[in-house]
Amino acid sequence: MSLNTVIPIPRRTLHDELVDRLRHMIIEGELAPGEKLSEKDICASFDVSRTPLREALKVLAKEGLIQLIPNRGATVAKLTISDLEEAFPIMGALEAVSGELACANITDPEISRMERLHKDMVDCFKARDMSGYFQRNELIHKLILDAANNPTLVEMQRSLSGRIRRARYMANMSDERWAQAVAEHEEILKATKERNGPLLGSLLKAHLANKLASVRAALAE
Amino acid sequence: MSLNTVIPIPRRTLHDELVDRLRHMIIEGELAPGEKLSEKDICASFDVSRTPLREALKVLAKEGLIQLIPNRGATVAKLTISDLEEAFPIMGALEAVSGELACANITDPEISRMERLHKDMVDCFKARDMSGYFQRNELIHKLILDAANNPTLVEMQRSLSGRIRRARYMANMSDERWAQAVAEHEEILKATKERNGPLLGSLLKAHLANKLASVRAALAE
DNA sequence: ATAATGAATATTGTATTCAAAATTCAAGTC
DNA sequence: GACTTGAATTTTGAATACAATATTCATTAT
Repeated sequence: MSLNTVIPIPRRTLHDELVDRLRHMIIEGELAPGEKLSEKDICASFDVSRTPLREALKVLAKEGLIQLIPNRGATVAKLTISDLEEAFPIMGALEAVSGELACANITDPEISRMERLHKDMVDCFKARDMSGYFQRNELIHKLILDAANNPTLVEMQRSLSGRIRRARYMANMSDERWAQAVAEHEEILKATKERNGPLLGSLLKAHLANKLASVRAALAE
Repeated sequence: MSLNTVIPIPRRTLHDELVDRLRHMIIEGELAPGEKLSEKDICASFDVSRTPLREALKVLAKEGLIQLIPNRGATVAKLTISDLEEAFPIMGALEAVSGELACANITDPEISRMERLHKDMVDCFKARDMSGYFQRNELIHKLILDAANNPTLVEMQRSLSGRIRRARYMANMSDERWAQAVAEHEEILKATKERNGPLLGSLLKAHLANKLASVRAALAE
């Protein structure tokens, strides 16, 4: 083993670690929306002092996952319908650029990988394996995003989707909508293979708009 | 004076104040890109302890204005050409959505205000008053953004433009480009008055793409 | 003279302490 | 009994103290 290939000993700061763990807990719903985050309690459970915790809370507040009110502490951000209505057009816009940029940069191997993922995803749909479907779905969108080759875009997309990811259980997808989503993905794959940026961009944008419409409809009941 | 209309006594926390001041100093170039930010020195000049400062630094890092390396402190983020190339397409996408949304929501008084600002801006152009021009220009874009009625969008736009605002002195606008920008703004005003969302969106996007092209050209020299 | 080593120093990361504000709660008033 | 009022408690904000890491610099060996 050469010294060049040695992996540095991973050492993280407590505040970084806290950001990751708390973010995960919020996105996975372990910390409920609206829940009060007592500094004392969190410090006790993680066995850290308030200093690194408070630094972590500032970061999470910037990501929109918690709300900080001066002298009154932190609460997990609530996710209202209007939050979703705000976020979706922005997500759509970001997806649209990522699609346009991706077409300019995507490699043949990446397209092959996308085809494989797409096939798997369709199989999951046919087998009504929702969890497997979501997994492939996310990977496809991630692949497009990465192909766009724009770290800032990745970061913004990650931050925004983190906020609204918690909504994924708010409305169950209808079978009809599911089929529609799969059909849209066929188009998305096709546009990618043709490297048609503007088309892919508008497809992704429409895809997301439809998703919002279905969430809205499901919530209206 | 009724008790309902009383404005609360403004009390800010030190870290919030520090975020604002440091952000301002970075954007205005008082803190140079790449400059090392010594905690000790900053604490001394603001006469605060390291605790609120460190909280502020975490926030500024999230905004992309500084770079934090564990155990090695903070430096003012450098602004490379590739940062601009990354940021501009995203800015364009955000402008495009804000244009679309604005058309759906903008009121007649707001349009009147936009017309006035536009007129002033053209006058500044004719008088070759660059600073006055920029000021009106920013107000027009801010007006569109506010009319979109989407706080999340405002926040993201603000954060992203903060990063690249420092570049405004990197390349001086050519007279030709300036005239072109004014012409584009005529179209933008027109589309707004017609409340043609998709058109306004694409105009704003193109406007920004042209801006990047001119910056890129100026820097190539 | 240059490079390597380790002690001295400085800087960052974390914990603790102190101060200020908000919350709780019991006593008192209507 | 419901509503104030203010003391006691809790919680948050900021400063200080301590620990760990990085940097500097003088010493030593080559």
